[in-house]
Amino acid sequence: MDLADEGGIDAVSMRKLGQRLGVEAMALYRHVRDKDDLLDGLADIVLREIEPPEGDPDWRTALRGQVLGARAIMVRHPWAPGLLVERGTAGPAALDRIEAVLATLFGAGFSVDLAHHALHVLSSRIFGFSQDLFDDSPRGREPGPMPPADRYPNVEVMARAASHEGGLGYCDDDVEFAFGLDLILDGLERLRG
Amino acid sequence: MDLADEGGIDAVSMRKLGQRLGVEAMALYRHVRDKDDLLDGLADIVLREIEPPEGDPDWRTALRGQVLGARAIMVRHPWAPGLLVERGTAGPAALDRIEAVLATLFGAGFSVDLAHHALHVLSSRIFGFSQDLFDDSPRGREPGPMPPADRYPNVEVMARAASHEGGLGYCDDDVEFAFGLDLILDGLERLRG
DNA sequence: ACCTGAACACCGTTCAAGT
DNA sequence: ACCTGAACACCGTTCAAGT
Repeated sequence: MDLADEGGIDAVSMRKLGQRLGVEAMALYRHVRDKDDLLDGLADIVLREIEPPEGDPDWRTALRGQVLGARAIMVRHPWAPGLLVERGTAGPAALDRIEAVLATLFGAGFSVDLAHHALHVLSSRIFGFSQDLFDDSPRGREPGPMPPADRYPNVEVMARAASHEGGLGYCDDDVEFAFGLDLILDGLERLRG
Repeated sequence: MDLADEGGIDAVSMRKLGQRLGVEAMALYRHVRDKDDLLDGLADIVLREIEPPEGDPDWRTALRGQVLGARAIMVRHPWAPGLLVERGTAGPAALDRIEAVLATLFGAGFSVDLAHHALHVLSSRIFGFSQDLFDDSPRGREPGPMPPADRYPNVEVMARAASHEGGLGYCDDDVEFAFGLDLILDGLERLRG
């Protein structure tokens, strides 16, 4: 995890890990079957950083808090979402999280059926990321060439609004994440009723 | 793309691509700056497979069709979602898609503000995948050890319902994908009004 | 202009050998 | 039980050299 935090997921190589541990890379094979095995373990460790909900809030508050907490972890470990996507979520830590979410949903009277749908639609959020694919705010990246306005008139309109102070000034990944989450929670609440 | 379809994204190496083209790997550097450059091109090519909407349907039908079409492409190229997540969506093909979605939304009277939120919340679906992280149906994978029922009672309940014929028998990735999409579209429709 | 050969610094993984 | 050294089959990328 230290290696990944410092240099991204590609910095996690058997050789570099061995070096960090003061050992030859080949020694690791005594403790881990493959690199796959090692990465499974890493994925599990990140998910364990997510803390269980405190107190006994209603289902919506509980779920919202869990998801937002999970997201905070992923922001701290930017390599984690990619790792989870690649490896799936069949490990014990992932199961623990799903169990907790289901307990919340069933406890709130969700049918098995609706809870199942909810799990699917929330899945990427439960694990803390929504794959916010399109890059708005140039956070850190080089500004890049503005797309030509004549080919992309509508993109241009939105980009202009976004850069305008006070217009879409609150364009912020956290805000967008919460917006999407609340949209889904609203929908689930309605279906439950 | 052929290499990726046949052997996954890891099969796309400069050396293997050279071999496929009857040329040494180093010759590729005359046509492409890096491997990064090559993968950017590959990402662009997949997105170009998505066909624009036909006719002039209402915004919801248009968007739904686009998203479902995009998803069909990703099912055909299972390596593509991972590639898109990793590389972002700043290429021209991605911009074309965003432009089309925005045109639909603005045409339907969405405010710049709401269209912007919609783009974020739909982003991963616009590009054809929702990162369905948790594995329900054991599609092809080894069944794996059933999680111990005492540790995961709620997971157990759901798994039992899912395997029960007729219960959650329709548990199907396509159905879940559409469920999530409709949930979001419902929400947007309400906010628009 | 386009391609090749040799080289460099990396990978994951094996296997026999050491203590 | 745990680790090492040498080896194998791979990577991406460079650079000078060929046609």
